[in-house]
Amino acid sequence: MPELPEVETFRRIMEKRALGRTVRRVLVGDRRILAGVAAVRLSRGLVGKRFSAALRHGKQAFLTVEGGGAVGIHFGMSGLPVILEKGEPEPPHSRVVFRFTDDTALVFRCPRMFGKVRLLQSANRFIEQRGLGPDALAADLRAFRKAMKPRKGAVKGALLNQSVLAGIGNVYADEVLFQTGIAPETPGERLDAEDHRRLHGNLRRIFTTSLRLETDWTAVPKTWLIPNRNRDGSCPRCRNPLRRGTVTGRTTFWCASCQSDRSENLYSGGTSR
DNA sequence: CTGCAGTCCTGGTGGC
DNA sequence: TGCCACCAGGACTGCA
Repeated sequence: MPELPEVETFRRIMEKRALGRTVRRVLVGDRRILAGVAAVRLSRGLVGKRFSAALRHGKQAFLTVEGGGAVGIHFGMSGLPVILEKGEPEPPHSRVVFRFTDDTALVFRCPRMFGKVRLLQSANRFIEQRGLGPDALAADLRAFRKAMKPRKGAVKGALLNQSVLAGIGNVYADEVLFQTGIAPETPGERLDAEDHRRLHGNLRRIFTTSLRLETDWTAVPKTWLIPNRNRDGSCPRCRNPLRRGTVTGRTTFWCASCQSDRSENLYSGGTSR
């Protein structure tokens, strides 16, 4: 499930292996993966040109094309980039293949077809048109607080909303709420400045740790929620069974004893962490 | 404006 | 063991 750290890892792979090579041909294995561009136009826009930069904003990745334009890649829930060496066969579910003149290739694999490939005038214009919020990793505390400005709905909904902050998905939303001790359904307006400060700090730490581990979920600390988010999983802090339910339409794991909905703050100070 | 349910799609899994 | 219904996930659409 590519969220911000996974997409940043993908960006680095593409940066290392897709830049500076000339596109020889573009093969579209399934045109449903294309958004707003026909296969022919995508091909005509790229053949003979090189990718000049690999960018990322939230969960969106972009390969800028020399001479103007960019390819936008959204990985959906199962997408990933695969680099093919010369002579290496295409893996299953190769939806778009960017074949270079040196016979290596960049493949967009996307088994579950939730991803999208676009041909854009510019990455920044796309980000603006989509109304994407600030990148969740790049945002400083000031930008984070501004984005999370008091909202009535569940705090998890705000974290998942890409127009509030770009890059947080279901798994990391649960993780940051767990580590901050905030229940996922807590109304945003109930959070105070200290909650925001801790959410922001924890989010940055979680993302940078995940990046350092190259997003290998088997290697994340046992004290995190991620290794325990399964049926009959238990809280790594208090060992109580984790709750599993639906918040803003998404499967959610949380610990009822370690995560507070902040309502008791109204009449008892200092009990929550 | 805001939040939320429904929808897309397919591989993996739970349950029988 | 084999089969199948069901579920997950991100983001868009449409509704209240």
